[in-house]
Amino acid sequence: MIDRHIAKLRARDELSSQEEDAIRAAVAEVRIYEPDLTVIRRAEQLTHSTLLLDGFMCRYKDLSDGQRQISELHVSGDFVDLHSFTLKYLDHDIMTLTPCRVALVPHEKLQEITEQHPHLARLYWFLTNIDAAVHREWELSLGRRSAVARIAHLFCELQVRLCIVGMADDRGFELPLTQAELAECSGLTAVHVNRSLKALREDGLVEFRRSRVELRSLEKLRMLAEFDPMYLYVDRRRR
Amino acid sequence: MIDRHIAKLRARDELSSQEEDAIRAAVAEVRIYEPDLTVIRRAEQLTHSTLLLDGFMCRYKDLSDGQRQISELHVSGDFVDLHSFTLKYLDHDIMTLTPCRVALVPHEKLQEITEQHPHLARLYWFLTNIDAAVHREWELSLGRRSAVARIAHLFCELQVRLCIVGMADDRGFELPLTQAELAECSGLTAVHVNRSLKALREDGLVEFRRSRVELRSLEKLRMLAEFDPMYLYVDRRRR
DNA sequence: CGTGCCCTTGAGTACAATCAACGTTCGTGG
DNA sequence: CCACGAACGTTGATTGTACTCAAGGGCACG
Repeated sequence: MIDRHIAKLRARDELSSQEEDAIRAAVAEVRIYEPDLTVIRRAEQLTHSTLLLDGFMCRYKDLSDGQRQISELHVSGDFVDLHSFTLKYLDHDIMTLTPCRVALVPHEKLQEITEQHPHLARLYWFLTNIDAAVHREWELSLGRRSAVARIAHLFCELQVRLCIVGMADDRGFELPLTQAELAECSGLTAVHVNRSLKALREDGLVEFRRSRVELRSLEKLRMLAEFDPMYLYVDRRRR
Repeated sequence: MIDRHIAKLRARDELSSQEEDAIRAAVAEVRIYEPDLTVIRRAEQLTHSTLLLDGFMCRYKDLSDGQRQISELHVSGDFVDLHSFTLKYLDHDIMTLTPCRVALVPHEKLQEITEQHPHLARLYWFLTNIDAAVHREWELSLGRRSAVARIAHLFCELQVRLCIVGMADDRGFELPLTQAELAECSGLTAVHVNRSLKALREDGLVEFRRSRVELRSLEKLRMLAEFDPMYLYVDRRRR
């Protein structure tokens, strides 16, 4: 059930079977959510963290005029609010983008895990630090990359992250988002995302149609985006 | 010596004297750095974390054409690379913006602290999560706020963070950065930062001259920026 | 088979970038 | 003490990327 989460961890470090058991034992409940549902609200007191099993979710903030900025996309296997374990409440909202299946992990269980498995504690701390690394890369995109490069970079990132959980390969992956949602990720308008996708398509780099990203030339796409996956820390080493 | 760091922690949680002692005992060495010096390089293996005692530093990434994006500013009392404890190497560079005095804390000491002081371990985990919260707020600025609002928001953030360590009040604070460096924070060009500062000055909100931010109307500035300090988690509660 | 959501395209606009020149400040050395 | 130079700041003119507004098309679902 939480195999994709285990795969995400094992892509970064070794995990003993005891540690794996401890994680599996921490799941209290499984829930199904509708698409377009704000599951966690800013400033709300939280007593558990949410592990995304299936579907796509995101973190976002918005301004008073309704403009929205998505700060990270979540895929299967991601803890969408592991940081709530230490923060107790979040500075942002979290919503589903598609129908989702999630597992709830009470903070008490996380507390037990971190006390009884110090290595696992560091590993989870490490996971929240990867989130921060993703935020930094997005800051670079939002601040300095062109519209086309922002979208290219986003596709490159998702390709690597989805590969880890067996949901992408070199040819492409499912991505059930609208162009408006891509715009909210990339700090653009939906219209401009549409034009940028057209440019990427016409240059033979990537096609985005019917909820699927078709990679025509992953190498050229990475070059255009100046994508270097090192910020995702996909290397097995002792953490 | 590390009083500002202690103040930063105490603004978020209670700290026992044993915990304080453990932190003080962790400092191995104090160093002085020149301004404009890249102290930590991307991908470099790290064995200690750097605590900023005095001065201003920043995290940044740049693109091949030389464009740079600063992803966070660091002030006195900040651990500039606490995340290197779990990451082992960073995805970004860290440089000084002014002359700086720093304390080095070996990762072994951090390991001891986290093993012997579980509460302190969570508190340091929490600190890295605040960094991520700052990154998210900057993503919102970079993606959705206007040029003027980005700069206004940056000043508001720094005012709160510097207040915590006693280096700002309601009237202003020292900020020894160039307009070009503000541009690298806000995803703008130096020329446009200059024009935006002029607009802020002429509207009577804030003046930035000779390394100092003079707050003419903090309330209006916060309104313009839609600044809400909650993302900085300045509330004392059990972490 | 209509209705609504999403995608696409065009025309006009605006905000920020670029290019360029000039002003100011400050440190340094004659 | 003043002259010079470099770095930083300021302003104007022009360009360009992305936004806005608007209309039409495709597709899925009831």
